[in-house]
Amino acid sequence: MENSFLKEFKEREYYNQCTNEIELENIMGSSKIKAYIGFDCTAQSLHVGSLLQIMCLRLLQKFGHQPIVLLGGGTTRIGDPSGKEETRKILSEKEIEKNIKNIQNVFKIFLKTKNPKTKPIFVNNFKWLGKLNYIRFLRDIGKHFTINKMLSFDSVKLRLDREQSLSYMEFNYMILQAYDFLELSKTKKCILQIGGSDQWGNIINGVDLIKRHSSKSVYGLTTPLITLASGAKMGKTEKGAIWLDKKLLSPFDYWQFWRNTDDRDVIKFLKMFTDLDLKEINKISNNDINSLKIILANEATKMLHGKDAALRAQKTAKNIFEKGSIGDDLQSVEIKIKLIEDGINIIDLVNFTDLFISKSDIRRAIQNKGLKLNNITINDEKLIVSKDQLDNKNYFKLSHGKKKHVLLKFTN
RNA sequence: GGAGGGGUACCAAAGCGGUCAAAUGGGGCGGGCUGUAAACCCGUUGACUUCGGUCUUCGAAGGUUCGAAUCCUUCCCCCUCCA
Repeated sequence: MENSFLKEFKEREYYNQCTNEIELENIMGSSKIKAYIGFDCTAQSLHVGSLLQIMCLRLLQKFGHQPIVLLGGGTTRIGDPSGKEETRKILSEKEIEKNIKNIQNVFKIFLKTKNPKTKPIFVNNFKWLGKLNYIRFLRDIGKHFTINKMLSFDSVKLRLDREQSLSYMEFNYMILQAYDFLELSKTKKCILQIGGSDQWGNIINGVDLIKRHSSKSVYGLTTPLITLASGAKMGKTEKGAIWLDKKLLSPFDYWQFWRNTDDRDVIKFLKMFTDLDLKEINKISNNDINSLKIILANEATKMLHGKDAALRAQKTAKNIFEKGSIGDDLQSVEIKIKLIEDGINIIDLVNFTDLFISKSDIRRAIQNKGLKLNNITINDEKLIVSKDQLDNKNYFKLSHGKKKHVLLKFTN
């Protein structure tokens, strides 16, 4: 059986729904198409929650199709109500522009940019949405939408059912997204929109609009909402977002994120978030679970931060967890040696790091036996740390719990 | 526009003059057990502290009181029903 985009899309568990699978399969089998995914620019960068979408774009490239990355400079000014219980805060135009630049860089890492036939096309919908003429828009586009139908969409219904307000502005979001698709179908010959399952409503609106407006057939394809075995949503760890940006999350922490995957999710994630061949994954699927997690962490980190960073992270992890020592990938903080010459209170010392948010927080950790200095649990919050406790390498290792470590390096 | 209900910590939700830094649940963090997993058990969850306390917090601003999250006034926001 011949491999195809959709086939692999399904095998990697990216598939949720498609507006017309058979037709789409035929078209994608016989020609190279352009497909788009829209990304919200509310945050300063993307996090793991968008990774599945990015993987979809990579898969398109793998089969010779061309991805269009739509950065929602216009729609971010409105805010998508899908899956949101509350109105989002509205960002300033400057912030949005800054976010767009940053986010674009993420794609430049994940996607291949050399081949002119498959390199990503970046578009910003503010370019056309910003110019819309209200009256003309209502006549050309608005007439294709009925309120009756719009009210039936989950994104709207959910808000209404929950007795939460939905502004007229947000209510229009789906029309704008439909319009985006229409615009891309006209100007770029884009025939497919991919998105998360929460985008289904918005996507079929676009498909419908294009059918009515230009009598053309285009397609929609959605990915499932990844729920972790624990029931939590992917990427929304309470520890903070798992950013796809080394300025916001170090390669080591990114590696750790994957290394700490729930047992039950490992195989799924190998399929979803690595480039490993499916046969290969099958073959190793009965291997020791922890070695699989390491493979997952390495592969995922490699893709974003490069092979060296992945190996460095692995080595550091090994040092910390298996040997209790340190690794060069650990976050470090430089401190003037003068500060500890006369001895310094442990709390003040720890306060130089961002391991804790407040001194109370540090005190609490000490009470709970959660703070270690060079692997020794601190029991006394009045402990004075001094220079002669330094080893010959001039650093301390501070640990909060088992997983968070920081090096304090002393300099002149 | 009219009538009613409501805004409490990360979230949900009690409290309705002092004993309230605020019950309870969830989440977070830490400890134990383990495999850097899950489940489970325990602790902790405003800030500062010379560990005696001190300061800030219950939509916002004023007021009553020895004392307010709790009572009064004004304002802002949300919801329901009616128009």
